[in-house]
Amino acid sequence: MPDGHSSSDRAPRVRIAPSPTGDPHVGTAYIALFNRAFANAEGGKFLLRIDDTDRSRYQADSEAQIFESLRWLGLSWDEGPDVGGECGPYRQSERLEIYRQKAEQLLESGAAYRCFCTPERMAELREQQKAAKQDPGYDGHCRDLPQSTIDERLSAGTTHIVRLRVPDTGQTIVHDELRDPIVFENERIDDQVLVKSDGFPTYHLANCVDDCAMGVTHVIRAEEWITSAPKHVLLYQALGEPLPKFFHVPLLRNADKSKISKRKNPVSLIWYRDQGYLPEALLNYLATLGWRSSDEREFFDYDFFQSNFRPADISLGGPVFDLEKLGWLNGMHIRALDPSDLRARLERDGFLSGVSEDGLRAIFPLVSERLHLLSDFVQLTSWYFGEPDEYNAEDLLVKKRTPEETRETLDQAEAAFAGFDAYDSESVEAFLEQCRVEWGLKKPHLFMPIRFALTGRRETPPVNDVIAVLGRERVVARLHAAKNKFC
RNA sequence: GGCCCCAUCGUCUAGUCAGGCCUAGGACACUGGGUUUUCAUCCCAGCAACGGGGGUUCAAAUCCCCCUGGGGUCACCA
Repeated sequence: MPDGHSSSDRAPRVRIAPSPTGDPHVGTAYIALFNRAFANAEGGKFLLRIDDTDRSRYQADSEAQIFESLRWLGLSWDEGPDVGGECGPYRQSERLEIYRQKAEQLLESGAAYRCFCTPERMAELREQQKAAKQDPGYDGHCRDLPQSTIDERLSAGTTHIVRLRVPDTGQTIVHDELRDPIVFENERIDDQVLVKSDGFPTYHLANCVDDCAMGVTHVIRAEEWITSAPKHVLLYQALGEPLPKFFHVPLLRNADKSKISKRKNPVSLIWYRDQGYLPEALLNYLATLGWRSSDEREFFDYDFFQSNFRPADISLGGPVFDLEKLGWLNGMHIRALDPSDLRARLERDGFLSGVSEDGLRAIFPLVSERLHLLSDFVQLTSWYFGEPDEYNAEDLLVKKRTPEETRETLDQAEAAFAGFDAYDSESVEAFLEQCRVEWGLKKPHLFMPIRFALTGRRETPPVNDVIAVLGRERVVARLHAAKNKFC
């Protein structure tokens, strides 16, 4: 319960706090996965809080996309803007009054102070510090303004911000569950802005206040937050709140090891869905980036992950995101689906427009093991739902066979299948073999021309299956058309 | 650059906490082979790593130190 005394021996409460500033990010899913699995395994709660305190980067449709993407992945939340919960509201822009009160409290206790420095002065300061090769940071200009000056400026309505008063001596230690204690010298910690001049809180204030108010017990977040963690520790202390347990998870990386980015890697969850990645495959892959079960298996479902995952087991090397391996896992998961399930996925993700039920049932077995992405389905089955690919007479030629011989074979095949009526895989296979022996042909010399005639391509399911699924009418017509390529 | 984090095959990792069982295991990718009418699936085999240097120890991938390398962060963005 969010009573201000949450401790880790009670049911954990964890959260993710994405910003609605663009496409839903794969890194958000990565962190969400760890948080949700941990909370659910421990009988705790997983909360979703929208961190929309930056008005300039706010994108109206982003929030809905975050919801949709996370739901697509199955990473649902127990409390959040759209599902409610006892600690709402869960959108930070709707909690301004709370932050205002907390800021006031910090001001009164002296843990924070009002700063009237203009952006111009700050820019100038930065220039000077840069020129003097000093560390950039606030110089404390407004740290100890006399009360009379403050009152004067306030009554004049001078715009200002609120900063955290960081002690200039001593150290702040961040206890991260995955690492040794991290020691920061207070003199190197900047007086962090807590309230911006537009009255909105910064991430630092809003997050600490909310995590306290929402009873968050474990903060599992990206490693990029380590440097600001001491500021958060100081804030918790100033607020008089107990510290959560911190787990800073390594960042996903591009192939060059830099932090994963849009320019070097697909990062939008929408992209993964549109490409035909299965949610369980993406989740499975993300889970293997930094975690391994004791039996080292790499192919598993969410339930397995949830019941075996321990946050403390997360490894610390920054994992390179490898689409190649994700693709392998995706194929594995596709092959693990039963036909009706696979059909449902294809349908849901829009890869099945105008395809009949019967047609699907027939073609499924032939392509399921050839799919790496759901989107492959369209190309893999175009010869079945449509016409063969365009091809030339030369394409029908198997090495060392002349056009005359090939035409003869196609002609024989056309006649044979016109008079054949058992269009099932086994019967066709037997019939083909019978013809082959009768006509004295090597397998490739018979199968390849037929394959090409029926599909217009070299790589297809077994020819007998293609024939069976196409049926007499289409088989005969396509063999006929192929034969005529030589006229 | 300051501060902070990290460091096993090309990539994801097991092994590190409790040093010997590690001539370092698995997976992806790659290469070769098998099955086979093509492709795919599947099976078998191969390639390939403890970043470097000092310690401690009978013994170090494992513990300590230095170096190097990589990453993050230094906003009135999150």
